[in-house]
Amino acid sequence: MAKDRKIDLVILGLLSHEDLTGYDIKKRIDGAINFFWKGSFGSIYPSLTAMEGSGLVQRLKDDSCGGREKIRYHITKKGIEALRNWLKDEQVCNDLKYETLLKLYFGGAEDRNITLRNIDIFEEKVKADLEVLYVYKSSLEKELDNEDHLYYYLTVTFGIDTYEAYLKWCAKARKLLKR
Amino acid sequence: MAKDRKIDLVILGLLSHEDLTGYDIKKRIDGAINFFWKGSFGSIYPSLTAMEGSGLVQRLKDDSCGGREKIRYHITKKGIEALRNWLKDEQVCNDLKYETLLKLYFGGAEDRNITLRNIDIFEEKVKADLEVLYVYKSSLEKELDNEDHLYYYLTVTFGIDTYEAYLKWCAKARKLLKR
DNA sequence: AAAACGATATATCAAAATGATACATAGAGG
DNA sequence: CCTCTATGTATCATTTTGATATATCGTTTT
Repeated sequence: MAKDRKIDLVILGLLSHEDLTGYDIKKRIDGAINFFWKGSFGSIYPSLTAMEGSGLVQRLKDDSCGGREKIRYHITKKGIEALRNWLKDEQVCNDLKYETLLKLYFGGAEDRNITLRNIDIFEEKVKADLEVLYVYKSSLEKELDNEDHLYYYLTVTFGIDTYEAYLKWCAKARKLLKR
Repeated sequence: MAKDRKIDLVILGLLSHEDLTGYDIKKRIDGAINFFWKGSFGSIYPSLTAMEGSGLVQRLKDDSCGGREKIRYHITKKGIEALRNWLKDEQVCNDLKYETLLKLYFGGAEDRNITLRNIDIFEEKVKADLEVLYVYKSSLEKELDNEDHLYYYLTVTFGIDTYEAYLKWCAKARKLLKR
């Protein structure tokens, strides 16, 4: 199978803004990006090693003065090129796994109250996430003239719009199930 | 790491309605379920073998009269129990990977027209999927008194509601990017 | 009648991702 | 001084993907 490590593009995208260590990258992914992409150390470190080998990123000299090792990576011209080619590639794969919907779909195997409870659990999580997204939004919309902030803003409003649709659906579903 | 094969639950859910072969299971997953869960042969066959070993499913006698081998599986009492325990488990993991949003987030690395094109591609796919969902919906709402159909209907309306929210967002995003 | 083709059916493999764990240092608070 | 949390790199078993191999069946084309 051909090379298809999606995590590479996440890392290249992050490195296109600033030099980062593997640990930094993990923190970035666990932040705002976490709403639409995940990544673990188990994929980040091997990806960095592989991309160094193929010349997409380069290891910077250890600038830490203490004893703790710290490997900062810098994106190369070739890395920028790979990132831009991916952006231009018209094939996209949006891979969604909603365990909530899976449980809903097979809800008939249990009592209806279990399904109602699962909808409650989903709703709670959505509401909590929405609070975070609202904070991101009001922070970002202050500086939409910044190109990057505009893109971040759009991903946030995508989240808000879909999460608000989730909440409306929850209310409708509950009503139908309680009839 | 503890046992955590999510594909097991998909298979158990499907087998709780009817006896199926691995190939049948793949077809079911590629149908309506595909909107919220995916599964490949490479996970289905090993899962069936493992679940037979742990007594969650059992292999039925080969009822095919010809020479082609065909292995039908039946869910056991233990399997039903596992399915119901999963439904009652309050921990859910909705794992969403939107490559579209990833490209949007890193859009600054390329021309703005690339981002606009990527939004168009996303919108086309969403519209096509919505057509399918509308057909499912009108077919299912004729018999909502059937318990199972009610659950299927709810997963379909979830899809419709979120996909319609996607479309509204596309329009807004385009407007903002073209300003 | 033969050939070609697509659907049916099981199975395996390399590559990728997850989630956990291991190990070690730095800094802050009690 | 000790404990706890954050920082930092790395690896491992397990799971999943997507591709490929192999073979039969039924239908359509030549």
